[in-house]
Amino acid sequence: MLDPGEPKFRRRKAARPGEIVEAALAVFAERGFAAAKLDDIARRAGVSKGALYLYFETKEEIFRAVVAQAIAPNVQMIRAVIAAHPGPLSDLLRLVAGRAGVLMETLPVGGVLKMVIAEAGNFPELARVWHDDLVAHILGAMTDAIRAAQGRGEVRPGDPRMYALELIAPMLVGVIWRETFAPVGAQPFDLPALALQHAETMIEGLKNREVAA
Amino acid sequence: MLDPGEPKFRRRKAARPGEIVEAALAVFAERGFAAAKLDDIARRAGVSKGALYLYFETKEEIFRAVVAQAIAPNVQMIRAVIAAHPGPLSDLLRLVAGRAGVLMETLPVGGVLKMVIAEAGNFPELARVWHDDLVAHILGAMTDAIRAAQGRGEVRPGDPRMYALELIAPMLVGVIWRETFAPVGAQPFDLPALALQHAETMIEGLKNREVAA
DNA sequence: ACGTAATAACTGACCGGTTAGTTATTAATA
DNA sequence: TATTAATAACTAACCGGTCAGTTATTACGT
Repeated sequence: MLDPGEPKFRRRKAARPGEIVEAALAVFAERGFAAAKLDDIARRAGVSKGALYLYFETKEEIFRAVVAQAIAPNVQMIRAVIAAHPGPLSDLLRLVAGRAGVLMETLPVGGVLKMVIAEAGNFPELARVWHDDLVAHILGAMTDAIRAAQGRGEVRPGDPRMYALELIAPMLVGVIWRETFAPVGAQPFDLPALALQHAETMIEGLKNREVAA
Repeated sequence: MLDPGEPKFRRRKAARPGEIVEAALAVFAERGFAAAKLDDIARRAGVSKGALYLYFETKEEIFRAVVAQAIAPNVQMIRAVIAAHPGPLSDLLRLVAGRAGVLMETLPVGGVLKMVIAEAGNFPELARVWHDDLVAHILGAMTDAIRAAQGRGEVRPGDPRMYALELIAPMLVGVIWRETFAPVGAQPFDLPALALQHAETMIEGLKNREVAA
């Protein structure tokens, strides 16, 4: 069973934090903060529980690191959206839908979103960071784009912030669905396809059909 | 401090279970299952912790009762939708949007939805019940209505189940938003107004504009 | 009506299992 | 060999669940 020539552990100071955060994401997403056991996180990361405390002060700090890491790469994407071209809104929506569809497949947004929703009551300042640094940016950028399109007469009247929510909501529900209901037998949704179909629905739904004054 | 004429408790066997479930909903929704303390639930319900065990076997059973109770009244509404009139889809959507908007304001769907999402990993059979008895009904009824409308040529081609998700997603995100981000300072959404605006958006977005063959 | 015995709703101190966090020790590497 | 990453045994607090005792309420006898 054990190869005596093989050391029973390796010293890999640099790699540990990332591995721990990755393992913690999986366990927190599956169990929630309170029900997640440090022993489970440690085992999954391939270390002992004590080793966690070489890199993090508390369980809560590990949790914060998980959420923070999940925000970081996404901020890039938002910048791209904000710096978006001033072309017609329909082009922008199709572009964003294409990007978002694959991003949702790739990144672990579902698990992290689930965590943030679940623990907002216990870690309100964490929900605040997630909102201020990520959600509000996305929603704000969308709102601005829609308002601009309304100014150009492309989009009919209506609350642009609500329109923005209508735009992104199916993607959010889609990833939540994947985490929550698909594992218990519910038919899953093809997220990229959903993103594209919804983009077309919204393009038609937002179109201003009044004759220009 | 204490009025000696006032008894320190009253015997109210019939009222207790409902009060306990109501208190438990509040605590579970705020803290999640694992982090919720029975002492807190008991205090909020105005009883001692021991009294909880006169009416429920375990913490988990209280949790199940909370979720079950939240499903029951809603099933009625879905029946109404399923038995829906065969008129044009736009009428149905406006009707449902009106109902849904006020229901979301009234019922504690946000808290329960949050709980189900958060604890799906720990109580998968509970997520299954929630899905099978509630979510699948709503989505299925919507899907049927849309497919029928496509058959009549009212709605353009596209996956009807995805269209159904596009329809209900903003409401779900709206209630989650209220539970998660509004408490930390995010600007809330007017859910009835959102429902109505989204209904109009989708009516336009789904409309079949091809000339009939 | 009144007193009192019987019932059962309810309390709150307690117990034990679980788990976050600590530390004495071991072993990999430079 | 010195350094320190990593382990594993340990501690202590917390909390779900229990139960012996208390008190509100009811039933019954006079």
